[in-house]
Amino acid sequence: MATIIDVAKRAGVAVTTVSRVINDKGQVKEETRDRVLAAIDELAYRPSPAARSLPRKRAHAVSVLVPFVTHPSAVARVQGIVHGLRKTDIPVTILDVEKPAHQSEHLDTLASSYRPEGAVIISLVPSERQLARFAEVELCPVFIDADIPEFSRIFIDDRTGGVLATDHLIGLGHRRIAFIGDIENGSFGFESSAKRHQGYRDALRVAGLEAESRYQRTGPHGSDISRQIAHELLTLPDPPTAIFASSDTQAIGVMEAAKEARVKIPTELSVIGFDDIEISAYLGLTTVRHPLYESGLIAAELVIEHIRDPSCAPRRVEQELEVIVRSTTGPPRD
Amino acid sequence: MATIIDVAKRAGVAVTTVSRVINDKGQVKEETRDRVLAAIDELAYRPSPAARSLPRKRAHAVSVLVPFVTHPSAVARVQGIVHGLRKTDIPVTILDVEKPAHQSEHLDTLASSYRPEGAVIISLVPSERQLARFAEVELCPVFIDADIPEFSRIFIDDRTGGVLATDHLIGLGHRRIAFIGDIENGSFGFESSAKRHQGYRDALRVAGLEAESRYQRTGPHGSDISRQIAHELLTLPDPPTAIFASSDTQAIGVMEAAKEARVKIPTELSVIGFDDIEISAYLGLTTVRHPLYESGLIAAELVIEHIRDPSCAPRRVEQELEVIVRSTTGPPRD
DNA sequence: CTGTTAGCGCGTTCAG
DNA sequence: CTGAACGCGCTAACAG
Repeated sequence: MATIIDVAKRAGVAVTTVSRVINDKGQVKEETRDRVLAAIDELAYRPSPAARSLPRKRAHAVSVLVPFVTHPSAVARVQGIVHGLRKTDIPVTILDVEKPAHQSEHLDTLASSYRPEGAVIISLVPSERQLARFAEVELCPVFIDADIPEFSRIFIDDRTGGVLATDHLIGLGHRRIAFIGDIENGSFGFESSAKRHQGYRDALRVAGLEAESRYQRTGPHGSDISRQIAHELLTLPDPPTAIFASSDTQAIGVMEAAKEARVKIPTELSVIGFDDIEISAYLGLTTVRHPLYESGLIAAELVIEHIRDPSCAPRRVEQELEVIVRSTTGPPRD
Repeated sequence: MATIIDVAKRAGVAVTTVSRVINDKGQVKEETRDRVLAAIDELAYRPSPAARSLPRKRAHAVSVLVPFVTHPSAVARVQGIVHGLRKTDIPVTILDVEKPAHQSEHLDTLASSYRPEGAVIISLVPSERQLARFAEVELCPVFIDADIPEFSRIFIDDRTGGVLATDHLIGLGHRRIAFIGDIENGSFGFESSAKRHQGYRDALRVAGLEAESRYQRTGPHGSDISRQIAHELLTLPDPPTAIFASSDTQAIGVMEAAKEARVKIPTELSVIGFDDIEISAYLGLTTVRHPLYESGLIAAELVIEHIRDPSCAPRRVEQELEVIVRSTTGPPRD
């Protein structure tokens, strides 16, 4: 592996000059530059990222902090980020968060002397102290699914999404509408499900419908658990005629439970989800769509922008919501 | 940020000693170690990965080289890798390959002085020269979906998989069986589709059936193109009664084409795919399953093993195939 | 068992 | 416009 010294020798210049042409900094005479470029080419020289990171105090990478990489919505967003960053030569580092402890662990890394050039933080809300540290070390993270005023972020109005979903059901004529969501106040600080839940309550109230507590259930995220909850709901004396699940994953669980209980969708039960993950179109699931892949793409753009211009001016991107009506919702039978 | 020097001072020892306890190398008296550990704790010291990488000549990371991160099968494998590595503190770097040029670019990085501690290479076959370079720099990459004798690899017998799929169709009584696969001899050097295709031909021959060329089509990977090809197949004077698609993604395209042409599955047309991606179960797609997520998990294990023991003894893991019969295949009507 | 001394490859003042 | 020298934080011989 050729080093910067080899290049300097070959070009008959000092390492400083080589450094200058590599980083396109300072003035270098056209002729000298060409000589250096030639040497770089001949030696197939590539600067060592590690050696570079040391004085710069930043790694040539963009870190993506993501809870549960297995969640379909996370997958879509990460894909968007990877693709958006593909136009640069910046590698993407995945920091997976499966347990609460992982979160602060990775957050610390982001604010350490080995911080990356850029970062995307998905569905996580750091503490004020952590936010302050980002500012100190001049890292401009981009948030997805969290509205952090201090930094750039891409998000949706979850509460309104909950209203949209519930209104769709109400408009169809449903009156016994259940809600299935994630555990609220969980250890990760996710808030989207709780906000969608709030939207559900608001919509019901506006429509003059009572939000009965036996129709509102929460549990750990996942289709299995949701299936179990749906089963309970369907065996109630007066089961709901419609269920709003705060994610498509959970809505799929509901569909499974209905199938097992031989409850026909949408005639006997309407189901609406949230997210519009890839699989939903195939299943004909009615859902509230927000652009998952695009959110990653935009995040990548913002990260690139912040790397170019370290002023870190926060940008705010609110994405549109849209109810995608497919075949799991319809008017109630009774 | 505290450095190793701060820790040394605070503990009243030399930096070397601190380094020793951090890396658990060499002998350090219990008492001294405790003092160092205490200092590390008090200062919340964390070694700088960059500074560490420089003398070590390796980055503290595992790189995953993956073509088309958007492919469902790639997603499942990457998830397995990330999860398998979660037990360590090693970050995972995604190196996406969308264009042929990206491949050698990333491969070079893997063999540079900034090489990672470990690497997983998915569905790609490096040249002999590149393979030799890995050995030179003592990188022990783990291959998934490529049987490279020099290194550890996890793979399946694609040809046999093709036989399995085709035999399933033949066993059902089909005689006009079509094949849809990826372009062979493409610029990425993927071989799995071609091998599955070979299995198809072999199975037909053994069964005494003629492999007619008009029933064998290839095209760029993706359900849209597959849908188009299936459409052509279905409008043939004597359309096939069954189609074997070399991937589930393509099989889904076939199902869409059938739906558009009002061809009933499985009564009028049987469809079998390959891979058993997540969505297939929901669609009721009959397919040849191989453990995608597990392949990533195993790759992670092997990477960890190779990092611990740099002897790099290649391991060979061949995964089992299984025909998962669901509802898209059945006996032909005529 | 522990400390001293060189680098690792590059960026960055500061002179010239 | 160019170069010399120092330092980034850590590991690795080499002594003691």
